[in-house]
Amino acid sequence: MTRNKKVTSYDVAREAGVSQSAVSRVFRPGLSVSQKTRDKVMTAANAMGYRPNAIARMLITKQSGMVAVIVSSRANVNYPEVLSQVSKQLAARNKRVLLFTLDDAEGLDDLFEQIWTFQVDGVIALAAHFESEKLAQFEQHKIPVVLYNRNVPGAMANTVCCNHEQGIKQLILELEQSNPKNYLVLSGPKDSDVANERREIALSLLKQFGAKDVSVLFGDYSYQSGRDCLAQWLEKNPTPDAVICSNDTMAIGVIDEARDNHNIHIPNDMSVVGFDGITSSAWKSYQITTIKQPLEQLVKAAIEMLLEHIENPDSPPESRVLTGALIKGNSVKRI
Amino acid sequence: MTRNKKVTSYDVAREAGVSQSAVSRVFRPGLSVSQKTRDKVMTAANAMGYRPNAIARMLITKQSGMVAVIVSSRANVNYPEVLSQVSKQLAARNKRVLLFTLDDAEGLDDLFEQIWTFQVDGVIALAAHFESEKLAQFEQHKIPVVLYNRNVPGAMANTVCCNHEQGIKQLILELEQSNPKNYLVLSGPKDSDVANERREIALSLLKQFGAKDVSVLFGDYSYQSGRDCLAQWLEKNPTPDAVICSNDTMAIGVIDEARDNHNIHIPNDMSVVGFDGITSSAWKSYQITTIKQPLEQLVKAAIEMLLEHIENPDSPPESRVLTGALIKGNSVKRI
DNA sequence: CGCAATAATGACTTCGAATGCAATAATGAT
DNA sequence: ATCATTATTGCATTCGAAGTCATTATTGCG
Repeated sequence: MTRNKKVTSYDVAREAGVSQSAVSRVFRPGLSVSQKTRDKVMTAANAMGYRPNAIARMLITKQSGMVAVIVSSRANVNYPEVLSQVSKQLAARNKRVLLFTLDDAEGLDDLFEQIWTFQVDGVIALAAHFESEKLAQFEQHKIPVVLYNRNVPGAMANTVCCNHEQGIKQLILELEQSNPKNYLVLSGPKDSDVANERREIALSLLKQFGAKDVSVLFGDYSYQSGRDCLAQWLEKNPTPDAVICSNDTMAIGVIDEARDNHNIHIPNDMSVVGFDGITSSAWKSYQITTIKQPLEQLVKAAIEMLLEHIENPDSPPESRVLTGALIKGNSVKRI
Repeated sequence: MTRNKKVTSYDVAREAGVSQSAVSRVFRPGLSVSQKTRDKVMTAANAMGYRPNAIARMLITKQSGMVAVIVSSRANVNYPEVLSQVSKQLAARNKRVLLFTLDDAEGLDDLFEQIWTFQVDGVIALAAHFESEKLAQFEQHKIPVVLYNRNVPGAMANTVCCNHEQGIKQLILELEQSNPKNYLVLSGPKDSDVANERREIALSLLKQFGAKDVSVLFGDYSYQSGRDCLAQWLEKNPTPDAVICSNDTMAIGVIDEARDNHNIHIPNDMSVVGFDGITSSAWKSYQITTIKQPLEQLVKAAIEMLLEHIENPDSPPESRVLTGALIKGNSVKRI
């Protein structure tokens, strides 16, 4: 019978005729308890519907068993999947996710307050932008952090990231096969670190490849911005041979706009590549050539790294870069 | 200067020359503290980098300030958006989200254990299937629950749900305009409550409308299952006049399959409707006629309801049904 | 200026489990 | 059977903030 009032270890102890310490020991793994006591306690506990109070445990052990996951609202379409993976993999390690959503830099101080007060064991930040000053705060509070999909070169931070350079290079190699005369680079927003990185890498690689006619436009990662940017570009310019989009969603927008309003045929009139490998990039109507991020491995790496630093707070910062897979779709002109 | 070791209210009290109680009062809103004391405490607290320990607070106040959000892995594409909304709106009410992902019925007992031990203030379940026996457990533990997008007729449960009946009726009205000779209903998986509800409503309404030739196929809510179901159907049957899909994702699959492998023209040869109003349903290549779920309002309702029941545990169960908006796309034949 | 009413303060207890330590029981060796 | 080990057990304390209550400082008002 489950009682109405909360059952504590003292209640169970009384019922089982043992001390509160005994009850506590039964519910902690690996402690010395005789089989007899264990049975008495378990019987009483089950009868009374007792569950140890995690809050009290956290207070005394100074381990909350919670990991703060910060999701920027700018997070890309993959993040739900990432989030679900994170939650699952942490659950397997007996930790839970305390979720925080970050809208803008405004809420940052407030968010940090929350994180300190909740004494989380660690933090995973999904594509959020932190000044290194913020990172230093984590250091001070001795809370391990892993930045997901953000490379902070030279910074003392744990990062897990998809290899943008290698991915974009593969995409450009695909595009180069048909010798495009000119390139349009459709970047994500200027205040996104990932967007900036992808754009700069693309520009620098294009230069290496000897591409001369390269233009840049800025979208905001959304479908509509893909459409708008292309429309705006075509007002004053001819159809570009190749469009490099900083994510798949914009690539989809570009393709729809091209077909819908400008009668441009993909890939013969114009090649388009994306990045991320979101589900819809593979849909028949788009079939985008893109780089698929190795989500599961990225998450796995992030979590391993975090746990390592939780268990061993002095281990040095680490960066892991994983390689994405080139998905050959049907959005790039073949020769 | 932020000290390395954790700063407690006692440390601040000593530094500020006041009692620990005083420090506590300063950090609780609306308590009687003189300006002088407040200043002394705040100065010391800031200098030492003190933040109240939320864990200790939870223990004494018996309010964790956390709401468990259970996301079924079967959750539809909207859920990231929902989750983000939930997190934001709860944050505004000074509560945080403890995230749990539910893979299958297997993990359910374990999940419940977690929920009891963490003493959450309430639970929001996104599209998860709970037996009423499970719901009773929440009752026993006195933890308020709100079921999102799940209608449990007759059950003593708080539910927030989109009006499926009204939405599907509107969709059928759209379809009826071109007098389809036959209908194909593409249902979601049999073990999904929402899928079953949508299918049964569609069938019952079609009967009311006098439709005679109605067939049912079962998919799993995925793009690929939309494609597969249509392909399989067309092996032995002629092109249906109208396809009612239980969600937008399958509708997209159906459209792609029709165009790609069967040279069926949408909407002239075949009308397709979806449900949910996911982002991609509005993309130019699909432009599905669908019902857009009022996400923000649904979430708002769910949270209001939950908070009401947290504050007033004896308020009776409530069900709110919100109406979705008909999106007239371009996937239904006009006369 | 005096007294009542109110505001501010600190000492002490509480929440519920975990743990160091000392006491006791069980086991083994001789 | 005796003593040394080792395994169990319970007592008392701890974690850090919040709240109760009695005490002291302030304020208002006649």
